[in-house]
Amino acid sequence: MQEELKLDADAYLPLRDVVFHTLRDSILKGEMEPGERLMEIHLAKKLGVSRTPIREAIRMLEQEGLAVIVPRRGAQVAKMTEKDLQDVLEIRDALDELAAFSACKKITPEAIAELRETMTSFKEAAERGDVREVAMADEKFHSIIYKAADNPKLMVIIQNLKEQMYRYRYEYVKDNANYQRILEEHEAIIRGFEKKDSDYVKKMMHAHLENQVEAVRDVIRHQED
Amino acid sequence: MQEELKLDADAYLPLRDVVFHTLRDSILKGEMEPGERLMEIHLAKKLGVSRTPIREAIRMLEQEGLAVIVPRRGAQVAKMTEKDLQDVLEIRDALDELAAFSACKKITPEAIAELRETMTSFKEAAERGDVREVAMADEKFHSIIYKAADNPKLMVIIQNLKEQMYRYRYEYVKDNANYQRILEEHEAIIRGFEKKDSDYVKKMMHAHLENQVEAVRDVIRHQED
DNA sequence: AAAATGCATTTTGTATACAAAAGGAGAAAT
DNA sequence: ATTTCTCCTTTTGTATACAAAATGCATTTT
Repeated sequence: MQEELKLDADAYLPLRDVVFHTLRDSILKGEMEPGERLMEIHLAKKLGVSRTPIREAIRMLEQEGLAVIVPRRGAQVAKMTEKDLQDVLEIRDALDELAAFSACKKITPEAIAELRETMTSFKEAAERGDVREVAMADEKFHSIIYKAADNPKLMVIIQNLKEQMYRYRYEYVKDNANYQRILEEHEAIIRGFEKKDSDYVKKMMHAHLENQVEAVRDVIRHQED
Repeated sequence: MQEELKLDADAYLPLRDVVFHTLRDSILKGEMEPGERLMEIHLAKKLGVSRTPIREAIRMLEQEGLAVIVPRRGAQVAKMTEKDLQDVLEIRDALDELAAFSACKKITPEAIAELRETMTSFKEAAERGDVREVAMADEKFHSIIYKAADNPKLMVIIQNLKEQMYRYRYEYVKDNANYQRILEEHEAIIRGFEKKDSDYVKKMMHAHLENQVEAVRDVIRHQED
């Protein structure tokens, strides 16, 4: 009558998803350059699968904005101009404000405590100079807010927008000159949540992103194609 | 030395795109019900193509949020709960505000004139009782604003969000009780553009969507699955 | 030398084949 | 009567084959 099955069932992922994640990571990490061609047979050989899952993964990448497909000519890693980046950031700004606003109304004391914890992680990682860890803590901070906003579709869209500028944003977090400021901004946002002052939170969130905007803009201006 | 070629070149579309548009239209028009299965061989036979383009089109539909894929079990037309709809509308609201705000700064007198023209079309179609035409005029009105905002990525996202609630929105436009109000709201928005009062435009845009929200919510509440 | 042409190669688009998993109907067991 | 099991059918996942288009390069033409 027992069921010891079910344990690690669902260890299955279609190859298209494996390929999709692999390529996505490569692109986001910058291992594949913007403009680089995504050739099916080449990728198929490299990843040891047939063209079918590659093709499907590329379609998925296209819809995420990470690849651009020209019929009969194949796909390439999406390039981003400064204007593109600006457009994305404008949208992120609007949606981050929405997320902050919604979160402010719905956030629980537990979630606020979690926010404080990530700030500790952030500080510690910053002192150790662990860039990867710092980035993760920052990521965590924001994802707690998005989760508190309780709007899954919003989360997906924001996630998607983040991905489109991930390469550039990474440079920002790497620069420890920004750590102190980021911490202060996070602190301010938390205070806003505690006071349930949604206008204040919106304003802080906006300022928080604004600083990234400047830094990221520098980065992209340097590596302009 | 002349080139009379080039005329209607590019009449080519990959089958996956044809299939994608076909299925998308069916879904948006409500010919395919939410929850209805998207079976590859069945669709392939019906549309007279092989499974490959069908599969790719389904991947595209998934990323648009119009289909949901469960591995090893296939795809179905996405269902929408009232909560889902509310979430989408919340996002649309934020992005419409952004669009209105950006457009207010950048819109040209020509575009404003175009807005007025669509209002005339709207009125005429409304008097004739031509629902289809009314919907198109309303569509046009908003797309002029989106275009004026000069942010292609924003346009894509909004378009996508609209698609997700198209089925429900249609019912709204069909109800001519709303025509007068829609016209007044459009009028107000135009005045805001003329005065370059972006705060006012934002507010009007918000109110404009809010009315749809109510109506659409009624619709979905009736056909709850 | 520059432009146009033709050909070979590469690459994508589409169809099809085969394997593996899921789903369902009916028989067998409790 | 309900559950379990088995087998068959349906459907998806993946690989591969073939056709058609694009690309690059050498050759020809002007």
